[in-house]
Amino acid sequence: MECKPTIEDVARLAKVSIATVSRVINNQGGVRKATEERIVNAINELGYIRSAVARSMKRKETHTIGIIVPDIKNPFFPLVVSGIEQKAREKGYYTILSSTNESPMVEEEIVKIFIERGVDGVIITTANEAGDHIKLLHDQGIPIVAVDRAIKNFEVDTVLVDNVNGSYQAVQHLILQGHKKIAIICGPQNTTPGHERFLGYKKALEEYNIPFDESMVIQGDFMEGSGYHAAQELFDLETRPTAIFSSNNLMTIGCVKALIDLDWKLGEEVSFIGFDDVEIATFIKPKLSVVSRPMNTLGEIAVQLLYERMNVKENLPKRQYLLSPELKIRESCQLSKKKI
Amino acid sequence: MECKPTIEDVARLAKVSIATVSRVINNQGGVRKATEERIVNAINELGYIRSAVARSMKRKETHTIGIIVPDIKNPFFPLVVSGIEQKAREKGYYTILSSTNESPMVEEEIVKIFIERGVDGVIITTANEAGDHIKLLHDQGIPIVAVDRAIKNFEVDTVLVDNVNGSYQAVQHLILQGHKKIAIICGPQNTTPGHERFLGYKKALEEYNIPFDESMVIQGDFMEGSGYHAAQELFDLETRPTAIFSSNNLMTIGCVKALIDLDWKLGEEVSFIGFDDVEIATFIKPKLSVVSRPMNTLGEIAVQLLYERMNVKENLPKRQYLLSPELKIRESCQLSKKKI
DNA sequence: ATATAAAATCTAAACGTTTACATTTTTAAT
DNA sequence: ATTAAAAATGTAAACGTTTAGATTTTATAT
Repeated sequence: MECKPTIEDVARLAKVSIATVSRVINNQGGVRKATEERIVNAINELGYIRSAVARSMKRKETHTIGIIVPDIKNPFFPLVVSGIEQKAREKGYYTILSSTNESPMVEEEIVKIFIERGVDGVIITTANEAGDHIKLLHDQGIPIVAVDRAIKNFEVDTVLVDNVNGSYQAVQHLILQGHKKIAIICGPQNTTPGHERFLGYKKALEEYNIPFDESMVIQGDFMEGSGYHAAQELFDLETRPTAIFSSNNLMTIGCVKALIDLDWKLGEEVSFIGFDDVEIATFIKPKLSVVSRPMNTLGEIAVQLLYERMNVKENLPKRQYLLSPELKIRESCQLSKKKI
Repeated sequence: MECKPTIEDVARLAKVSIATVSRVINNQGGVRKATEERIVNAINELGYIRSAVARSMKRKETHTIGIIVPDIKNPFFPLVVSGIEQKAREKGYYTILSSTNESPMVEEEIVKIFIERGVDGVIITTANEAGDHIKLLHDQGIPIVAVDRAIKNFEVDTVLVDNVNGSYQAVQHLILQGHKKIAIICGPQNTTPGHERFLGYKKALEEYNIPFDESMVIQGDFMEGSGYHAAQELFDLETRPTAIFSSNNLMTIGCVKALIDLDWKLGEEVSFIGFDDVEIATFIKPKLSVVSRPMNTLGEIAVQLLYERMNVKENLPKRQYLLSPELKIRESCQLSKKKI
């Protein structure tokens, strides 16, 4: 309706100067009890709410964290974001979120707008790990924390999941069940997660002296469709794999859909482990075994790192967290029929 | 690093006044070609980025939309939010998101902070439909759009899904397949969606002269656990229902889990339709029939309404959208065995 | 060349805070 | 009662924009 009351209105009503009002709304102390009371009353009477904009103007900080994710529709991210949001709010920060659709160009544009808006820090899962397109942030001295995907061309705090270890564990498990022909549905090899999960796969094979077979490696793009096609391809092979490892959640979904459509019996004819838990995992029969990442924790640690970086003046060294994923054994991997 | 360049630095370098610089960064025209060029060069040279904070200060608008949802982990909301976010960005607005965990108190607190931050508008799915706790927004003249849940105690634009119609269609479908003993797992009756979906159920029964049977009504709370228990309860009944209608996605998940655990054969012994599509719907055999809501559209329309409200000075009348859900017939409802 | 209108540019005041510093009031010590 | 020290309060200048309105420059008509 009418103009919102300002600190000045409060001051006038309480018959003090704005400085004193400012002191009480910021709990800085040094105000006589009686005066404070008068001010508080004035505030209530007027329904005064201080302007964060004006405050940011003076303080040069917005208490806002920018979040950039590549695809908010991927169920992985809402969980990370939820962790971030909650932890941030605890610490008095709010978040502004944008999804880039995996486009570095959109990302660059968003970075620009975040800077305009004066975010105090950014948590990002970048669409391009080189990171040159977001150098601007770094140049402005805005703290950055990279989540789930590293940034190559300059130093930032990073919180990653141990992808190599995660897929190693999964494949190891399959090997120990007697599988020899283990297929992998890969993610893009120019992304850290895609590459590292492939590395873990190879490492497990090597360690157990299973010969590496090119035909067991299908390239996917982390999207559902590619998981579906990959399964088809594997099904059409002369010698089919007895187990499949899928490198991410969406491809897992695609793959499982294909298995159903192909009537390729999950757990019986082909064992399966997927990277990342998915909602469907416990619905289908047999229940899917998965490598599960602590997404909430991922977000929380990101906030913690960012918080320190935003509030500590001294030059902190670059920090890198590596969270361990957890192998959740359910029912989708059985002992291989061909026992040795 | 060093202090960011301001409009003043640009002006100095381009040898003009700040007013002229302001004109060019806002494309207001009325600037000589040569001057503009000089200014643009200066901007690039300095890497100047205008401060949105200072701008908001003067303009008294932040181009920020606050979003309040009760539970960001419910897969329904990320989809709505995604629709909002995208449409908002198109229109030059950014969003700040908070999840309340269904707590009106948290909601009230968030509202306060949103006001502090000067959001231009709010899109909300409230935790308490009375809405008294968010009256503050209304008092400040901040436009509000209610999504999915109405607000009772004052007038706001609203975009809802036709719940009555949605559940009516679902139950009608079951009836037409010959079912007589149709159970409903209800949501909380003090929420609009919970109540309306129950209404649709009753309406269908009445219209087809099926006697209303109290034992077929189980109260749930829209959470997974209650869906699970509801199914158990129904299973334990002397005369079990031949069909179940679940009032939301989470309860659907719980219910289906129970059916599996109870070995109560979905589609054969008991037909099923759920309100809201769920990821698992097309995975389990038989595939789940559902009432599907257009969540992306829900978000987009909300932004459209809010946008108009924010930018039109005249008093717009209260507007109310009612989106029709769509019944997606898949495989989980079969003709009732007991034909008449 | 001059007068006038139009276009470009500038000046300065806001916007609502915070904060260093100055001033006044209170308290405590004599 | 006087004075010094401490505490409370006030003054005024930022912060980086936008924007009326004033002023200067340029273009146009005579």
